[in-house]
Amino acid sequence: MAGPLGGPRGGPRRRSGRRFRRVGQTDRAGRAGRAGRAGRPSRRGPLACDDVLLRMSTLFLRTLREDPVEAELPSHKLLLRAGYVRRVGPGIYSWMPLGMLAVRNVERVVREEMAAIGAQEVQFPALVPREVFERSGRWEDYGDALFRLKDRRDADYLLAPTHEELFTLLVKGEYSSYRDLPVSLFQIQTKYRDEARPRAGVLRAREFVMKDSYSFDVDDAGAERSYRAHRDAYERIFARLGFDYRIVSAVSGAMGGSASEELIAPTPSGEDTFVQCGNCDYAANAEAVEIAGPTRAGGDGPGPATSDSAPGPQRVLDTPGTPTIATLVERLNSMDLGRSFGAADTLKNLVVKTRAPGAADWELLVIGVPGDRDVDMKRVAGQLEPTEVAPAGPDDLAGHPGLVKGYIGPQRLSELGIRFVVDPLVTEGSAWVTGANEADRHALDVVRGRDFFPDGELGAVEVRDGDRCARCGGPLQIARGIELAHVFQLGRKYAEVFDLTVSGADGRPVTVTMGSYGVGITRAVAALAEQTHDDLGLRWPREISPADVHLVATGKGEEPYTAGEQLAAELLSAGLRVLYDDRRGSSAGVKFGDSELLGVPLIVTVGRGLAKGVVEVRDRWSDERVEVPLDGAAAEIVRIAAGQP
RNA sequence: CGGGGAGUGGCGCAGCGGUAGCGCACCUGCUUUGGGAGCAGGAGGUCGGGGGUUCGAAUCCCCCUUCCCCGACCA
Repeated sequence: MAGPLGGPRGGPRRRSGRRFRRVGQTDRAGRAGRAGRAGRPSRRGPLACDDVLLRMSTLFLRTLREDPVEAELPSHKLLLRAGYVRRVGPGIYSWMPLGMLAVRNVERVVREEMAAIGAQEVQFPALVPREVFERSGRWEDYGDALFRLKDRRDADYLLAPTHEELFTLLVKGEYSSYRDLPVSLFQIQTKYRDEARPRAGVLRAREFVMKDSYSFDVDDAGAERSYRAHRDAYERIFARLGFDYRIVSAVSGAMGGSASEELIAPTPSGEDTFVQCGNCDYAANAEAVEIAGPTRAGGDGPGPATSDSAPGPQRVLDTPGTPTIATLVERLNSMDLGRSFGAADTLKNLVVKTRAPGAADWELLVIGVPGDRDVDMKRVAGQLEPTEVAPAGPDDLAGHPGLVKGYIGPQRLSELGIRFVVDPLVTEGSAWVTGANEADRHALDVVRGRDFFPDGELGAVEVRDGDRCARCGGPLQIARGIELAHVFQLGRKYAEVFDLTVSGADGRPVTVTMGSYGVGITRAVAALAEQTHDDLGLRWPREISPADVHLVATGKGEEPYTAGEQLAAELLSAGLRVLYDDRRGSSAGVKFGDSELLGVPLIVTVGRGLAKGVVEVRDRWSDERVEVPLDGAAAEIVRIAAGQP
């Protein structure tokens, strides 16, 4: 497969014997092996169609002039129009040849970087017997998002949404000594999730390709090294693919575990909300964000409703018909109390119920937040994990006459034996208007630390643009993005469930600690399209592009085609991947339009310039065009291509 | 699951009681060849499904179903 430019096949040097491979050594050998002779990434992968000339005349491709109605996002429209994907059903897509090349390129980069940290590839079935998931509890826990099916004997199966169980079982079956560890395994496979609402084409599909890896270590220090190695590898992967990405703190969600970060591609159309500090480098998923307490009193900025003067004694007011913050504020302002009130002056108390793992019963929990704020249930759930949280319904409140919906206050909660926490925005000493725990009455000047004493603080408030960074106090900015990858320390959850232990140095069993690291492969293609497209079409960085050069032959007679044919051959033998538009029946306009749509980073036109003995070379990124003599064009094009991202 | 919208050739759409049409794409021929060509000819549709009303239904009524968008949800 190696071409003139490729040199030896990229990838890590093979070493004999597992014991020499160490996760965590991001060895230079692996990285160096990746580079081709010209200092460019090697394009010689076993899966890339590097050595064949892609001819538009025979390529299985039909571009669309109009946007399909099903598509909303630019990436979705363009991938359809450019003939990269076709929709088969909701959240189910076929990949056509050009799309496949892009997918394979992402996979190749991922494989190279995984190999570079010593991770080894495996393959698992997508079809998994129920028992496997029953043991981890996920047959139930995964809910409706799990595709379930039956075989002819009526036995239950599922289409795996991810493979923690199988990775764990596989290692358990093979390894039994601490000497075997660490080890990192990965797969690149199709996964299935019955999303409630698939959308945005391939970005959020029900069947998609994902690279998933798991690390297995004897101790936390090892787990930390494995985590670091994967995190570093991911940075290299997304940098090579040409992404603009951020690393943000995350909650590990249903997987459990501790350290957790996401790699996010910022884009306005992304469906993940994250937060970044305008001052320091703090960034977090909106659900995992930490917000500093308020730095000043009063006002409508982030801060409590404390008035500047010391609050007076608590007073109970008749406030009939004010079960909501809006109605309460209106009523207060019409009561001639000598001051005006805003939503931020009220304390809103939300009742939820929680259930500790293994517990049979739900327990009530009241969360107090400033009245102008909403509670972010995901954020709450993330902090309470693994305890479950759910909104309390009327049935849950039934046995508690002290909790009057719309008029709940924290004053008597401890007497009632109900747990109460506040958001840190409700500071010690701050005064609030809040429910009086009887219908149609509220209490004024209710002071934390005097009139009520929360059992603790819990960051519960929905983050808002301008909230203060918990690290440096700088202003937080909210942005949208697409989740590209997630790295987290799984800990011992699956190892315990499946009893994955190895003998320690002292001969006693040690439970293995795991890390989990995912990359959305097919999603990455769409996410990159979303980030890099322009008005004319797709625009790929070289690593992911189906070709290095899009060669267009156009003009009268045979000359452009014979010259094009020869140039294509030269470029190919110079090690470039060439998409050659040799269609005779298509007009120049069609060919140019397609060349812009398809997104290959370099467009070379063999046409009217032939009269002067030149071809036009156009950079799809900068739109810069230069004429180069046909004689020696291949070498010049190689040179230009090498300078591209 | 809640709200909104839509199912008519491959794609985008019109038609809204009287024998199914347009643009793009496709096929044949001639012309054309640096910005989505021209002329001529052609192929392709159980109008999402079922039931009803009617002399007659893509069109009106009922039921079902699918898809798209927003929200809820989502390693």
